[in-house]
Amino acid sequence: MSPLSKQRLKQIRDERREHIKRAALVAFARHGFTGTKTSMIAAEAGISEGLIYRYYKSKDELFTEIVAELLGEADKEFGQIRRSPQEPFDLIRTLTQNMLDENNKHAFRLILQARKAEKVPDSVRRLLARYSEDALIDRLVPVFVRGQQSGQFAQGDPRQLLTWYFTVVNSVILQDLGTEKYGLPDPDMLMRMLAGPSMSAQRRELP
Amino acid sequence: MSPLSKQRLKQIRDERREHIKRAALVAFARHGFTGTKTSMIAAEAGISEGLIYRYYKSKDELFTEIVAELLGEADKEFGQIRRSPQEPFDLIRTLTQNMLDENNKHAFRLILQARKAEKVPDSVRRLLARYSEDALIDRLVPVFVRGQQSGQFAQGDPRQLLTWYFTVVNSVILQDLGTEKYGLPDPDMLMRMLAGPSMSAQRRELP
Amino acid sequence: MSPLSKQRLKQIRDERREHIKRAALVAFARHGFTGTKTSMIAAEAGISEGLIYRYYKSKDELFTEIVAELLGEADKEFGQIRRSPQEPFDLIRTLTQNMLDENNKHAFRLILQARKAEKVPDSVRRLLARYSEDALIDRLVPVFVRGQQSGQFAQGDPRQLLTWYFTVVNSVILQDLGTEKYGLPDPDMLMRMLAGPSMSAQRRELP
Amino acid sequence: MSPLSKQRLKQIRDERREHIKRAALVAFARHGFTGTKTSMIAAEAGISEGLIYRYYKSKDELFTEIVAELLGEADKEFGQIRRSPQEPFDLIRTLTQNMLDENNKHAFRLILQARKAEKVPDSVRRLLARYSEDALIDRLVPVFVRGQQSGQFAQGDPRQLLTWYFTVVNSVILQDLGTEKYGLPDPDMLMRMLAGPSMSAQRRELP
DNA sequence: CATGAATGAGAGTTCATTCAT
DNA sequence: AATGAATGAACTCTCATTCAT
Repeated sequence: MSPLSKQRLKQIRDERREHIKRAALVAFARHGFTGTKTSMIAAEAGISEGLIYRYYKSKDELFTEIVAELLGEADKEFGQIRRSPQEPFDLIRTLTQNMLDENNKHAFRLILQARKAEKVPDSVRRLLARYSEDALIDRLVPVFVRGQQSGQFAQGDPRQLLTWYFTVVNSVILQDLGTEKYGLPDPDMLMRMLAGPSMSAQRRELP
Repeated sequence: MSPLSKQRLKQIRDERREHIKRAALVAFARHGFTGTKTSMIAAEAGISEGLIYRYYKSKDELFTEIVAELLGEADKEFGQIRRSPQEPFDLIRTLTQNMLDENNKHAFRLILQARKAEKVPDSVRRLLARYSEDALIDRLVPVFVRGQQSGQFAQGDPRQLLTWYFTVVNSVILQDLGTEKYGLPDPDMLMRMLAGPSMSAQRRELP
Repeated sequence: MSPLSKQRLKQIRDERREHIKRAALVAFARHGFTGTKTSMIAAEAGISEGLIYRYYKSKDELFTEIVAELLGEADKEFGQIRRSPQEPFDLIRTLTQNMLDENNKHAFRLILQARKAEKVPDSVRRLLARYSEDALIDRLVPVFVRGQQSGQFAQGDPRQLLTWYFTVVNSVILQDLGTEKYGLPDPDMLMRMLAGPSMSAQRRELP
Repeated sequence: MSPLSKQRLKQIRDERREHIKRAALVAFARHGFTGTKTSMIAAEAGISEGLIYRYYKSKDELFTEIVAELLGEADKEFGQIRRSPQEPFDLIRTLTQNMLDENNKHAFRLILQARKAEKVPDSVRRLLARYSEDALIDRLVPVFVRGQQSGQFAQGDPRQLLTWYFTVVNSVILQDLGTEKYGLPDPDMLMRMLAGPSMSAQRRELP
């Protein structure tokens, strides 16, 4: 009866689901959770509004799934970076660059939007609590301390410096107003907030 | 005749108007324009929803008046700072501190929200265009160049550095992600992004 | 204690009540029942909105009282006209003129507005049913028949002709758009709808 | 792909739109613009309130479209009548009859309501200004003068007579006070207001 | 008694979600 | 499975009526 195998059907379904998720990701990153209307997602995906509901029970579920996935990826990727043999300063610089990178911006923006928004599904709130910003910091502290010892980073409470630094980076991503003319701030400029005496050379010149 | 004198009545009216404006300011700063429901403003002010409309014709008008007032104040205050006899570095530091100050945070947040939001009243859009971010930068460039000459600021395109710097500061205010534990980033840390060689001493120690 | 006698107080109260009623009459005649906001009545009377409710329980009651009074007056006045020794044609002409007269227009308009409106208090609906248009017609039929016999009025079913005629006159009053340039239609022109052969002379010339 | 063809879907949409427009026409004609609540239109059309807004952006737009359409039709129809080879008297009689016709009554009522109402959308106000009552009169004056020369119409200022006459006709339509028993006044009766000496024969008998 | 501030029910409108096709 | 029409709850705003002063 069915001209397509069960398996093939499932594959099509999965692809469609993925397609919708991708479209929603773009929309949510751009307009936030409440700012994104289901009509926008449908338009972005090139499908009808109703169809979304064959793949996701609700806008909430769709958003939750996206957030969960992004958090998972970020976690994995961060693990890789941390294990790389780079110098502490370069490691954080790479991380910063990654976050500001055009390709990942959508993802980071979406997560940060979610963190900040008032009206997100409870399920999302729980996820964010689990993968809190603090977890990232925790894992960077040892690296940072090593950097301080070698003079790459400025002195001071490592946890505080890192927290502040990522507050700034996150804010910049979320903001994304980056003026048309100059774009987003340069990672090197941002890193100057953390740089210690042995980085002075670098510090002398800016773009 | 009148149970309350005309004058006293007007005073009560003015107070009430101010009270509503203040409540709205808080709500708008927290949730943005569309995110703020009139019911929230009413709740914040401890009054009925309908009453708002005896003092303001519409949510739009209320928002517009607040934005206009804040822009006016910011403009005036900035004028004062600029005329002060401080060193360039200190001047921008003071400005930064002002912006991050607990008392002004609401105000700046609200303005920045408005700048970024997709759906703000046209009247507000016009106001913001008039007091653009660029205007602030324009007026700071001469100061900044003087600072560069005396080695207080890093070398580089002054307009670009300032634009990036305020992008960062604005973003931080707007996000208000400041962690409970450490609060908003320290102005001194932020200033390190701009600091030049003669500021090295200051740079060695951070909180 | 009271410097004014009970009686004087009552008189003031009555005057005030009358004053409000008069203001309301003007407003209702101009804008209809639903179209008249209590604020308009207050403004017209030069008093506060709240004060209306010291004299009338509700907008409904105020409207009802006005309608009742006007219907009573109209009835009385009509009785007088009918008893006058005029010729049938002149009698109806006088009646028409009275209705279109600048001084009475408000009153007639208000009544007709009420008759036509969808959303009038039930009490008013009952009053209007009692003093129906038919009652006026009933009492004019004998006069009209006399006029037909003497050739002053056109032949035809007297009740039908009169009903139609007053439909027209009422409509004109209610309308009141009367073009700025020419004002309301001339009673003589309207009377031509009823005029019979013996009125031909009159008919030849119009304004 | 699509369960219904694009074309069929468009047809359904158009029918629904027409259906809503028709329901709104009836409601607006009966209660005027402000007097008509969207809930009434929905009830009249047998649909939910929200659905109206999938077909029309606002109550204003819906009303404007109806007015524009009716004015267009009236204009076209009037053009036809005027070009017909009828005698002047018959021409105006036909016009009158058309206006009072049961089928067109809704349309004329709606237009006249709009003309008179205080609070109509600006777009409607502009439309009405363009198709003003005066324009109709202007085009009838030459016909009327011919009728006067042949004795079909009474003597007098043609513009004034026509203006008054249509004030009356319009008022009658607008009021719709037509008693249940006798209905709206007969066009022949109304025409007697204009009739000249050569029409005496006709005038002798009325219904 | 008189004021005008305050309330709350209902209006027009938007949008996530359901449903007939 | 896919569409887009349809619903209804929630939002902004208006206004008759009440209430503190």
